[in-house]
Amino acid sequence: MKQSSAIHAQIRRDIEARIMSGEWAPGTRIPYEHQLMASYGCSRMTVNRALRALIEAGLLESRRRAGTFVSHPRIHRAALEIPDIRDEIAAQGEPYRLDLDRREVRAASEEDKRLLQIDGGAVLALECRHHAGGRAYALERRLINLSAVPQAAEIDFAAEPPGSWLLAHVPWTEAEHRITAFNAGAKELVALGISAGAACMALERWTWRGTERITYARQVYPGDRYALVAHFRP
Amino acid sequence: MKQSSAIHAQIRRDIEARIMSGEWAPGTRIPYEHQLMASYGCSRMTVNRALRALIEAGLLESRRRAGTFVSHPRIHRAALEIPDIRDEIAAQGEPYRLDLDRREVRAASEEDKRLLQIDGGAVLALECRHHAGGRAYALERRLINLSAVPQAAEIDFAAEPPGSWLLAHVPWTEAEHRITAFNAGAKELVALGISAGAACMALERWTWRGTERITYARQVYPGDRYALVAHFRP
DNA sequence: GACTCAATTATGTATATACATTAATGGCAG
DNA sequence: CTGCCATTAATGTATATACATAATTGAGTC
Repeated sequence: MKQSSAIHAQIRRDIEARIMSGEWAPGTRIPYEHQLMASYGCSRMTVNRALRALIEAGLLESRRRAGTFVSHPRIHRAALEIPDIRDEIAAQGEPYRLDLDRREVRAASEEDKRLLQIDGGAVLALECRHHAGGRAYALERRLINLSAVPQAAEIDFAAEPPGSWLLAHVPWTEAEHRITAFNAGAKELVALGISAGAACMALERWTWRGTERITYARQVYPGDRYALVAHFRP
Repeated sequence: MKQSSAIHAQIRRDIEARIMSGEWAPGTRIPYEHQLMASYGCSRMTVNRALRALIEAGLLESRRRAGTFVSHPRIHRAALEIPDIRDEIAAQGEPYRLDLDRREVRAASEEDKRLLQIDGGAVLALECRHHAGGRAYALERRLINLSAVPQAAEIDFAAEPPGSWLLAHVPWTEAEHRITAFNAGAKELVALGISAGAACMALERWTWRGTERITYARQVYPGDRYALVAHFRP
């Protein structure tokens, strides 16, 4: 593991280590910039750069005239990995199969308008199931905004999962995910082969380019076969 | 909404806006620092500061001699914010109440050893319920490794939620979260006042300091009242 | 004691400058 | 054409300096 030998990076690591070890607890005032400057034998700009990075990362807070303090952490931020379903199944060594149950180009319905935040225009609505080794893995319902991605109308989504195609071909700038739990209804019962009322996890995703919504997806997983895992981000 | 009028912040906002609008697509080379410097009439240090912030945020990448480029976004990582439950309820304007149902200091059981990855020693086991406005919000079961956090034995967890106390007093270096859906059993039925078999979301969290596990928590939320939200690129 | 206001002090921003580092480029030799 | 190498142009880091800004402090006043 190679780490930068820049002075500002060293100062940053040192302060981070002192906070992580508990030596500088939340609320502690850390040394003033001019003190760090003296102890590292560098300029205040260099110290300031290290501190600013830690402030942006949320580890420190500063108040003019008073000094710089270790933050009281209020939120736990974690990196959630949301893999491409096909890749995820392949990574488990299972054969992947896709069933396209429905494909429809239509004028946006009221619900489509709400989910894609559009006033009208055409949407591509898809329903498909992802299988791992012959067993239903996930149920997916997807809307694609055809005014944002007209070329999607030409794609054969029975051959390539819509999520994989979009990821590879459509640039996007922002996404929001929503994770909920709910009891399986008739649809999930049939599509996933689970018992009525079984707990399922729903992962909804909205994807933007700029202010325009590109696609909405809702993926449903059987609760007893799926877990989302997130790691703390330092 | 107050925003900084500093030059570096303005440059940053302008570049961010161009990326978000799609004007500068992933892979595009943005103007060289000396060009931005000329067009904003400021020094290169100021431009550099703005760019560095965007690089750290993952929006830009730079290569010496070649220039600075808009990043290709990586889909599979979203930032999941897991707030302190007490703060979250307070933020919704609801009064918060905590019920401590069980508190026990004991020698680690086999399950405790597995969850905390310890060979023995004492653990503090807690069970509590978080209420928002008189309504059950979440059920929490928690184990604290007393060899890592001995002072936890002295704390009155009927007054302060264990998660809040730990967050404020114990520094950690790593955490892992696991999100699952399951059908409510007798315990959830009684504790959360939901019907039998209702879908619930379970959020499990393991927290480390260095290689030592500090605590394990399992929080259960009624599926119909709770959603976890994750953003890509704030 | 309570209030006012100016001095003090630490952080916040910006600049001009310098040199280091890296890699694209183009010329030269084979 | 190919491979090597010096040039060059971009970013990366660091410095000394300057002034702005905000909040604490403390002196002076009522």
